[in-house]
Amino acid sequence: MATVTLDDVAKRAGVSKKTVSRVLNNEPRVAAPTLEKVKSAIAELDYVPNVSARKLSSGKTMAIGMVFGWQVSGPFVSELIESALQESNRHDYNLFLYSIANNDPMKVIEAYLGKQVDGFILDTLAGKNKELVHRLNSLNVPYVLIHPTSKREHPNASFVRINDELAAKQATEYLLRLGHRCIGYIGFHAGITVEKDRLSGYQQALQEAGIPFREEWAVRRYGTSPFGIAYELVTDLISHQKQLTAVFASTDALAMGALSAIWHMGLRIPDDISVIGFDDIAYASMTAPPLTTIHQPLDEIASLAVRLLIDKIEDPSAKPVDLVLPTRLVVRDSCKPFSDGQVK
Amino acid sequence: MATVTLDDVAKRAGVSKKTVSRVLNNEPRVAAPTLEKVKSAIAELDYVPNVSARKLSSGKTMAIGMVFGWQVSGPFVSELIESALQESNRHDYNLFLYSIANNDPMKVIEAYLGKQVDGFILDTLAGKNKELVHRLNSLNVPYVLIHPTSKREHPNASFVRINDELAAKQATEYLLRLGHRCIGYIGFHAGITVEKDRLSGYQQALQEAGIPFREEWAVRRYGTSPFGIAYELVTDLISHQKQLTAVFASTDALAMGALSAIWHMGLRIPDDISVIGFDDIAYASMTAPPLTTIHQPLDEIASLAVRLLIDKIEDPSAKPVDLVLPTRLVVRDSCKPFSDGQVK
DNA sequence: CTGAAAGCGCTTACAG
DNA sequence: CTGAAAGCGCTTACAG
Repeated sequence: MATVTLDDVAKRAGVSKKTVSRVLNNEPRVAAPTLEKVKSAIAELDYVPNVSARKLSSGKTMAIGMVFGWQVSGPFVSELIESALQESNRHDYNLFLYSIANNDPMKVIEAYLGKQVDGFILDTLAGKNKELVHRLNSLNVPYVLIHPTSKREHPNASFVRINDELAAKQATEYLLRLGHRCIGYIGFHAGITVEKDRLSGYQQALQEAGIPFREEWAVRRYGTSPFGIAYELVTDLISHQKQLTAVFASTDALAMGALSAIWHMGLRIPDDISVIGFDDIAYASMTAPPLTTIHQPLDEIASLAVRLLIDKIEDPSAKPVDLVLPTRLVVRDSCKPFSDGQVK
Repeated sequence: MATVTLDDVAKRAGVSKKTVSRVLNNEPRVAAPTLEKVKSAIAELDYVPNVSARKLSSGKTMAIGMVFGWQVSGPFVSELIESALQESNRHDYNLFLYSIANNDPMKVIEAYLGKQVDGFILDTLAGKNKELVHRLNSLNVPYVLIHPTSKREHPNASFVRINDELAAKQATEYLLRLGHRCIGYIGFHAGITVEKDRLSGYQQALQEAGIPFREEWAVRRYGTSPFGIAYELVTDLISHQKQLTAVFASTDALAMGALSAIWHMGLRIPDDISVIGFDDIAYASMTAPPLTTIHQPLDEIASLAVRLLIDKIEDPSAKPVDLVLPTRLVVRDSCKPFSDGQVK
């Protein structure tokens, strides 16, 4: 059980430590027979380099952090994590997860100062955390944002995102094409850009269709449980605004709450009310009925964010970019054409 | 941007490095005025210890790994991760995530040999990986299993689990109490203990109720998409076994697939068919209708597993334990009493 | 193509 | 209560 070190390998192979190090790091300029000797010594001893020693001496952390403003669980976030993890491993980087929901955001900064990680990926809410963002910028820490926030506050950061406004407009336009004219909107009221953009897309679509925007049809609330929020908002909305024949929920989680609330009221989807979501989380295809929604490429967003971050870490002169990935409408079974019978 | 080291702090405070180290590690035997001087030097310099240097010199990794046999995303797994992450941070440990779905299980062993982590938490599938388990045991690596697997293969590991057989029996008994006699079962066929236990619990409940077990009502299949599996199994089951008035799905994800399949067939839940799930994932309350299921305390399982693992790491003489946590039936809206009208 | 020395930034073990 | 020395296991920078 005694730890095998690089020194042991060097002795066994009859070479210097530096030569073993060269082999480990795939440096050129190692004679073929030497290479063989070292490789077999490594294999015989089951040698694996000490990661901490390596980090300390090289000054590289080979790790990045992913910071969430809220929980680290849930379908949306977990799809991002899965993809980011794979991409990080592909580059031999470690991925650390941080939630600043309950924790002090300074933990994140300490991870950087303590040389645990060389940069971060921030979600929308984390990107809104003034203290965190301010420290990140004053320390000149590389970071990438997934989902938009105000660019002014992130002059050196890259973005990997979708066009929420456009996508929300398309979702609404789909309902309009189905003949709906009385379309409700439910969303969060967290002051995050994503939410503003989606509401704005909804409004634009209505406007272009010549339908006046009605405040009382677009309800939003702050809260931590999308399901709970949606449930209450929709119950309230449907029971008071009887003209509504369709609802656009600004996230799939909200849409699921809407599905459930509507079910509880004894109404049928999509016969009585059409519901469209946004995000296309894995579970969107598993609801009853399966949810029509806007697909955003979460896996691609996460893997590109990782790649851009690593690029920036390895080449600090890399210029920030703003990647906008395409979304698409996914038609399933939660919407159907408006019919006169729907008017209650 | 020059890195602040312990040496800088020592100079500024006018003490030795060792004294600064003592302060950092909260060792006693530091005079109050000295303590103050060091603390203010740390604050003034914004000093954070280099994690790698600390790990290297102390020989402690202060990190654990969580190994999943399948993906790292999904509601079930992500709830475990969230809770494990919180508990790890509480102990100042880092948490690393590993999936051995596509990756070589040796990556996990290398993380240990490379002194990245001092131990692991394994899920059911990872606990079934012969190569991984063999290496873990021959290297005498501390690990904890969440969910049962054969204990013979894990003589030194602790378990944090539920009694799947008993809980599955209770789920089935609930359906029996509602008057159902023709109860189907859908599950995975992955050869994992959890799955065997749940089927067995179902069988026991039937047997005690004097109802013969019918092979054709208990369908299982191997696959990676619970939704897809459930959808096909249930569609097939319901269309061929018309006597069935209730279905027990061995996981909530399968139950969601069942809900969707039944919806697609134009049948109503629970009026035409009752469905009960297992796990009580976050989304179980968000389905339409909300799912009646067996709750298992995923957060507690994960946090206890972390605590047991850290105990074992810090005190290798700690004896393995087998913690069985209670489950409970959560009644929502996907089941209702059998009525004669259901016989088709 | 290969190596000896110094050093990364901490903690350990030993003194006093 | 405090400190000087050695060392953790690598890589870097410099030689040759």
